[in-house]
Amino acid sequence: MVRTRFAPSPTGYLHIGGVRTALFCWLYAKNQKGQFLLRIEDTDQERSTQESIATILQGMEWLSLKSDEEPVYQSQRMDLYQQKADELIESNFAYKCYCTQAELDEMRRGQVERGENPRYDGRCRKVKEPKSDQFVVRFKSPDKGEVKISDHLFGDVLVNNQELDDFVLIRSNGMPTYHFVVVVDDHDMDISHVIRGDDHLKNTAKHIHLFNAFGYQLPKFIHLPMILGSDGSRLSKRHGAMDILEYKRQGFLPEAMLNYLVRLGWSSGDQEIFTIGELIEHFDLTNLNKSSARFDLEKLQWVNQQHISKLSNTKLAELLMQLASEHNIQLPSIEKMQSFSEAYKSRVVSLKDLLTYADKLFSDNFIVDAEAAKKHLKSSIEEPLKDLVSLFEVTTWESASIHEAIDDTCKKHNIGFGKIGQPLRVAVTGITISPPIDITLTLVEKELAIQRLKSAIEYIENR
RNA sequence: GCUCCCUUCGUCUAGUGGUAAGGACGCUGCCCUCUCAAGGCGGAAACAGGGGUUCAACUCCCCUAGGGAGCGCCA
Repeated sequence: MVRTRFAPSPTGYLHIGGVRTALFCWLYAKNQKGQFLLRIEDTDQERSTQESIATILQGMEWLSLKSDEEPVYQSQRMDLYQQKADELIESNFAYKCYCTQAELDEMRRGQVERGENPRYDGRCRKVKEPKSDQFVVRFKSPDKGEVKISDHLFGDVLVNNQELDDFVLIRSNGMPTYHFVVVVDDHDMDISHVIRGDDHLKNTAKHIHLFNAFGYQLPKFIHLPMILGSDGSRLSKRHGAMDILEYKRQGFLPEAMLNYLVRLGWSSGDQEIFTIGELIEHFDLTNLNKSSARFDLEKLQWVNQQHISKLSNTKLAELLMQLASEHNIQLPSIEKMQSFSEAYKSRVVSLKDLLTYADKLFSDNFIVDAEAAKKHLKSSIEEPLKDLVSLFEVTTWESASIHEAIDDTCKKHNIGFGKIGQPLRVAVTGITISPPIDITLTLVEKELAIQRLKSAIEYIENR
């Protein structure tokens, strides 16, 4: 049984890099009919917060990356870690170290001065009698030979044991460290495939030593290349390293986020747009790319647009109503919003854009863009608009008959459809962009449309 | 500083010794058209550099450069 896990540390929010890792873990598990688990790595008391946990959980929920078991919180498993540490001391794979911070600093300074690698020199290995009740537990790392990390993606990577030092397993405050708990928990949780960022590739050497010390079987390791900012540097706040929920606020669809992210490092032929179902069906570990990818907002926007235009009008209207209430915007009935969605969905990149158009069109304090008015509401169009008003008053409010009314007016004044289309559009929508004008008009109530036309005529008369 | 990893159009990628180096985003030309999109059909655009190996290298090896990562009582 394939069991994967996503193990974020709650020291901040969930960002794109984390989501991509979680996604690959989740997809692989689902593809293999296995299980995906969530583990909160909150062993750093200083930096872990409840808010971070909450926001990470919300992000995962928004993306529908569900854990198949209750999330594991490392802070609640202290007994296990303590017991495992004792086991290692017992078997002589770990020892207590009484060095003070000052001593360690001193040691490192000397090493750096001599051009050596900063590493703990293992001086407490020999200490047999307790020196104080302040100590850390260190792993007795092999100081000869090398470790072979067999990574599914990167292949065999050899690490010289001399580069590794006796790293800390249990801090002086009794809390275990990452390298220790990751091994204990991955084994305890029966994780078959460890899928994580390649910033952990070299760390895996330490983990392998620990697995060996415990006599545990090694899981499969799959390290994923990192996602870089758009300028190729480490992902930071400036780039895509925002809270994933920020993308929700900006009107991105969760399935679009996932679709975009999956293509960073994975491909399936020439296919770009996938449904979640297709992703689960096609995802594998053999079509992974080894090089890091840059985050590209424009491609994300395109992917989002693709997913929006594939969404049903019912679903779109629902999402719009929801987003509107979050932004405190009043919208007409959900039925109306369905027609609106149909008309506008190919014109937007995000739900937020859609909402913006809806707000402009339906807002109680409707305003006509000044520049658009100046350019399109000219006296030459006054008469045709007046005729149109009279015609509209007796026209059935459907796109075909509306179109006919406009055509008739054009014929009467011997002008092209385009001559009246834009002024009409500006008068009724306030802007120069909208779906075909006859369809747009049906979205606005007949009376309201006529009212807006009349005030446009008034504007022309007064300019 | 030491060590490890990576390197195909601007970006995401396909490619696994013999290809006119394919697709997608973006850019761009045309078509469609009442605006803006969407859509359709085109275009420009890449094998980081240098050495090898080979009849033949984007594909294999080495070096250089650039980028990323690890070297914590962070994860």
